[in-house]
Amino acid sequence: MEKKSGNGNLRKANKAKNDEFYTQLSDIEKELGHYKQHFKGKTIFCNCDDPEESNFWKYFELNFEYLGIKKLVSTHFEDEKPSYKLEIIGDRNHDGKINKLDIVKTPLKQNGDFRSPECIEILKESDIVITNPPFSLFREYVAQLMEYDKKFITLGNMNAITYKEIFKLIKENKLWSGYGFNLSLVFKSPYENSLEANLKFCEQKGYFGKNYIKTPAISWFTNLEIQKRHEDLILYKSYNETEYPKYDNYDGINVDKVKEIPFDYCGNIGVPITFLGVYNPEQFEILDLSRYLETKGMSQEFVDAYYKSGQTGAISEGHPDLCYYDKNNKPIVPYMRIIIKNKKVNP
DNA sequence: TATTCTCGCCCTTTACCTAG
DNA sequence: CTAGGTAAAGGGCGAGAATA
Repeated sequence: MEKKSGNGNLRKANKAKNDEFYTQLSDIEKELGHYKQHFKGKTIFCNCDDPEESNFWKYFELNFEYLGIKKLVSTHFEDEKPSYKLEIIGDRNHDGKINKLDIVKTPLKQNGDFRSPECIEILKESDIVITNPPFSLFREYVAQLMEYDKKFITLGNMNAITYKEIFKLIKENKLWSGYGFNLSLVFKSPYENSLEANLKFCEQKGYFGKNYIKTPAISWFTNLEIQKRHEDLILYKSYNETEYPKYDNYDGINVDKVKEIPFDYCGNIGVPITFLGVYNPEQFEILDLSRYLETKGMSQEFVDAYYKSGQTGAISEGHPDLCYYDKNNKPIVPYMRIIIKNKKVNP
């Protein structure tokens, strides 16, 4: 079977250092509908935007009065020339409604990069920053939000969870998953989609044409209070040694599916990273990510058994990844795990 | 009514890339 | 060349539809 990666679309985007992906209005509505109470009287800044094209801008323009927004600002990015900003402050022409006529366009001296001093000045004046940033700059983007202590709602790749800096923020409860987590979203983009199955998916969603690209593993991230973050994950399985093997090189048990976290285990538990989508800090504590964990390292015995079983991963004695023997005694090196503890179980 | 099928959504992890 | 990092494809599953 053809096993060639279909990552062509993103690779192209990555090479061109130009991740222009326009989020669909329906996807924005689905997420932002959960944050209504946060917008009243606030200055909203979309700092990675093409306001002519952006549905973030459109969403807030359309809902300006309904949400009771104080001010809407958006900056546009140009590669190498001065750009501009758009603002809506209120019913400028006093015609009783907020619409295009109330938009004020002002030239910028710089190119509208979210890191430019000019944009940082606007950032300082803003309350909530909302956009779909270039994923290749996700780290920098979030770092800047933290530096200026801003509230935000942003899109990112689910795997950003595993970036060292981002994981640290998650652990410290300074950033969490929004409602939409691990989604496959269709974006409009300047890049041509050359993948047949991908195009088909877009068409099924009602987006026709080569400039629509389905991108999997997309998540919303925020530091605004949302109800979801306070809802307990309902647990229905009780702990037993067969189904939840202990790691061979670390004091903790392995869980392959988030829903199957045992409700009665008080020690350390390794879960897939999709756990973040249901994380409630009142229910669980996040301790670590397996990538950054100091395990005892794999034993020679485990490594031998692993290769004897026909597996071909690159491991050797002392390898730091988690490992265990499953119920059939097969040596397993699981994918990345978040190490958690159930706060509601007493030792 | 029982069984199979389909389709979409959710969840997991593997293949590729690059820096050292 | 290797190890670590990262991006998105693939697998699984369940609800509802279709079929026996």
